[in-house]
Amino acid sequence: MTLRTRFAPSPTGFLHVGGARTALFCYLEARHSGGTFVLRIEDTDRERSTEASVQAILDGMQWLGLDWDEGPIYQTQRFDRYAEVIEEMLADGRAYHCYCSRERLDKLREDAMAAGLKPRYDGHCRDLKEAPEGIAPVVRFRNPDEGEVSFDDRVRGTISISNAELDDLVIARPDGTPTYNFTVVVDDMDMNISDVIRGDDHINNTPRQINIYRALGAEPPRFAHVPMILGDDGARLSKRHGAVGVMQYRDDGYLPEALLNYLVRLGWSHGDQEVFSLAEMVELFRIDDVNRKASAFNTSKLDWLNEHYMKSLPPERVAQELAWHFKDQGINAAEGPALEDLVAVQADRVSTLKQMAEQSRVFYQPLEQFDADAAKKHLRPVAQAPLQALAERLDGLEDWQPEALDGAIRSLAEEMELGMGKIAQPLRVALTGTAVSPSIDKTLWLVGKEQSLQRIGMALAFIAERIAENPA
RNA sequence: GCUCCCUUCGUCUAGCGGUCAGGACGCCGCCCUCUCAAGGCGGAAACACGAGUUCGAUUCUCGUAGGGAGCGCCA
Repeated sequence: MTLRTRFAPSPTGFLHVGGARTALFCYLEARHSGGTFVLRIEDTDRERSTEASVQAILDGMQWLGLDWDEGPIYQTQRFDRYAEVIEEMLADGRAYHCYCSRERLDKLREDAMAAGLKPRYDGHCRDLKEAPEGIAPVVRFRNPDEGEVSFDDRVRGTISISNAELDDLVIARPDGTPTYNFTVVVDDMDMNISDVIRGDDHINNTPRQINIYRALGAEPPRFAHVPMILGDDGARLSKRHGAVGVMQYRDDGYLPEALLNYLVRLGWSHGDQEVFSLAEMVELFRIDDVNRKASAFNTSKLDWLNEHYMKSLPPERVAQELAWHFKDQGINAAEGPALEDLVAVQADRVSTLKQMAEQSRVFYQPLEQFDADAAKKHLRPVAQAPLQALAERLDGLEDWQPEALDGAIRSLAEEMELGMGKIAQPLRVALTGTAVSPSIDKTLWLVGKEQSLQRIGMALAFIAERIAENPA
């Protein structure tokens, strides 16, 4: 039998990093063995499910490149099937109608807690002779009273719980809509899911789900419960940790390659290897090797991976993602150097694509003015002669490439018996308005000949004005 | 309260009875250098605690402490 996994989010928000990692694990486990990866949308809670959330989840999956083979399958479109199964169970007593009021249930729970017991439904309606009038009943699954449920979790090992701890859970509401613990079982059974990989907040649900499988005469799948992801501070991930939605990472300037790599290493490892391409993940990842403990999300390590991928991925690939940020920041990429060239220069100077776009404005838009501090420090009278000489030399330079530009500046520095810094810094301020930029030859190259000469002219004018105001 | 689960540097992790407890991020120092980075080299930094088992425990067992999850007509 071929391996089949599924990712089954409920559309009540965006795709967060925990969900993304679960999806990645499901995807890898399926791809590793040539199996099938199914996407299912668990939208039975009509109050909280939204169309926008469905789209947000799909967008996140697509951006990460986690393509699925079947689906998306919507549970709301399978209500007939659930109703059919419930009828069958009702018919032979595997399930029964319960007319208990909320009040009675609440009291039951309070009393149990007060007595130091685990709250459980007491089976009051299990064998009712006749149905009370005028009450729309819920349907409860008749859980076994005896024995225990045990399963071998692929990450947690053997987990057992006594049936005495479990109670008869509600599988359908008064209006007939089914509930989660029931629909997952029917779906995973119908879709022949062989491996259920999900968050460990479901561990406690698993035994009761196994009981439903058995009641339905189906063999339960294998389970793998992956630990949750914590925020940087070790506390549960929440809004206040900033970027928790996958698409927020796109907006913040991360490459999907980096996020995927970061996520796969959270709770899983392969010796000392830190960098994994998707292909390597598919080859090496095994859900059985995943750790049991929750791990904290560490943004600085994600940054490091992002830097790594910006430097090592083909510039054309990085440029694709960078183009989105140019658009986002209102920079017209057609007004300056090719994005691949920009990436080649800027990749090892920033942590994110967002920063790369921000710090590259100067290569695509006119230079309005010099930064006051930088100009004060570097555009001084002493810089006049070197900049003047440089302007002339560059004007005559045909080959506007880094190597030739570097040669031109170095030879000039030598001739004028000046250190590189004496020329490069004033030039840098002239070209970019600031004291920080890529190496000077690359900066000239990206700014382009025409703009470079114009900006040096601006700087010379600035210095001239300064001299005029402050004659020695 | 009850049930289930977790515990190696600050963080992510390697380890599968005998290791100077390894790697990575971050941090610190040095080198390189036209700025800022990147890069190179080096450094500080961990087995939660207590009992067992054993010639020997980070590793196996049991407790303790701490943490998490669940106990819904939410998924």
